[in-house]
Amino acid sequence: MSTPLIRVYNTLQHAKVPLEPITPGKLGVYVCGPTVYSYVHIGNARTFTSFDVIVRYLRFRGFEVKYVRNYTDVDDKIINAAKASGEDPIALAARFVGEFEADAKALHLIAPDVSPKVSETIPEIVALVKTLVEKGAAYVSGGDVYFEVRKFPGYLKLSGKNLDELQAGAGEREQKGEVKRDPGDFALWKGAKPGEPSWDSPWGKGRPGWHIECSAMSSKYLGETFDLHGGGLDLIFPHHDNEIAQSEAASGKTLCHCWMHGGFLDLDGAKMSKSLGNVVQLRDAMKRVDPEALRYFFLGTHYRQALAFNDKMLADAETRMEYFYETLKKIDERVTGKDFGQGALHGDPERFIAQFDEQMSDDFNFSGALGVLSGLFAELNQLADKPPVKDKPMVGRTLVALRGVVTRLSKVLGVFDDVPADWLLRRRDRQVVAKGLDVAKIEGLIADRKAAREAKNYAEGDRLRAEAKAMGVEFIDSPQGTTWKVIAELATA
RNA sequence: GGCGUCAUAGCCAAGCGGUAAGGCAAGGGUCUGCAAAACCCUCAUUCCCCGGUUCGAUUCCGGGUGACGCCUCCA
Repeated sequence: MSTPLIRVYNTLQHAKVPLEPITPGKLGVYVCGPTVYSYVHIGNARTFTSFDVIVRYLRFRGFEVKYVRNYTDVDDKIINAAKASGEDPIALAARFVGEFEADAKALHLIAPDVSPKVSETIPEIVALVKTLVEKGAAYVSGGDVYFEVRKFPGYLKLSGKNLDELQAGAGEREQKGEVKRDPGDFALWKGAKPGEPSWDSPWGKGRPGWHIECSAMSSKYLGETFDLHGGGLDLIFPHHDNEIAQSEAASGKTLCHCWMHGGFLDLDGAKMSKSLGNVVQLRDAMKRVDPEALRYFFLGTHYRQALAFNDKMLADAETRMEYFYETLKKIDERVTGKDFGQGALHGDPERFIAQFDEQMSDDFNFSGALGVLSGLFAELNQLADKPPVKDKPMVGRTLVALRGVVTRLSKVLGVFDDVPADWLLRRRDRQVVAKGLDVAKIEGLIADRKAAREAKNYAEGDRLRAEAKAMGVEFIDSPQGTTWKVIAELATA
């Protein structure tokens, strides 16, 4: 089978470029992780899911990926949150690392190979700052150390901004003070203030500035130059520009070959932000919608594109997940424990893998890949319910092969990787709770209807069906008896 | 003001020069005592507008219009 060349959109070049690993067969990937001062919101979750699928796909393609995603656990926001709650900043950060990991697991995010923390990287950060000072790229001022942006020739090459125009627009915010030589200079190291976490350094007690931690952690685990660096779109400036400046001024080498940025999740036509008060936490979203459905929703739009978050889309995603799982349940019942012998297949199940590859290799075209999935599941259903050929063993063999394809793709997407019957039941349980349904009553209706139908009293049977429907419950008749499901509707918060 | 992204059917969404994937919704059908699920069929002569390049443009270029983002913490 042909394996298409992977092309990735590189923010640095504003173009899709062929992925050329520094070391053949291997890839170093760094993704800017959460600042752990609160629970993650669904916007974070979208970005992390995007890179989760990207790393899974890269591995699917046979690359040995070293995946690093950090925790920023020393930061102004954490200190402020700790002040507000009266907690120790380090302890608060540690607590939210734990909460993040729980959320990440629930969302089916694979664990990175390394999840470094700022608090555990202080010696490397101090060494890096020291190097920058020694090379004349940074200077000490009071107890602080600043990076001197005017001395770094390629500054702002990622964002394409202009330093002078930037400062012209900054107005009152960044006046030239006593401490900084230039308003654009940024802190590598901040002198300690009372009540803040601090560490010893050649410049006295203090803590790292923003930006520097990622430079230190990426070089520690991936080397001075690595393949892919990811993060949200908002990190381009200043965070990634500053990372490039610090790292490249220190090493004299290119920090990263390819910079990838994920698009935002919008709520009510605007970016989610604290100031607008429209933040939805991931864990709250996962109470309302199945985590896999949430992943599927994220994957419905290309990772660089804005995605509007709303209840209708979420409900659609869950309905779609139900279709996938109903199909898989049916196939599994049809196929498990049976021997269909050896021989030819109907059609070519592997073509779906090729089509999937074609989409994903083109800058990870998630929605294109999902389109391929539709064809796969349609074929599965068609073969199971209306087989176009009479050769039953052949149909069985093809079903088995197709099911195998589904499994392989589900490992990349991180959806419908559960036991179908379990997933379906779990979803129904959640719907029952959300709607406050009385299961005993539903089963009572089913029993009454069974009796009515056995007495050929179909009018009564239909009346009972209608009664259930009024409650939001659908009866499903089959030769094995009557089961039921909750009519799709998103659970309210 | 500077930088950047985007504009495709009722809705969501691919498409990257060769004549519009996929999903939801809707309508019709098969199946069913009635349903549900599944399957089949229908559903954009057209891709915000105006120019240009080309044999050919939704796709490239120029100019509009509109939306969003970054420039302050942010995934």
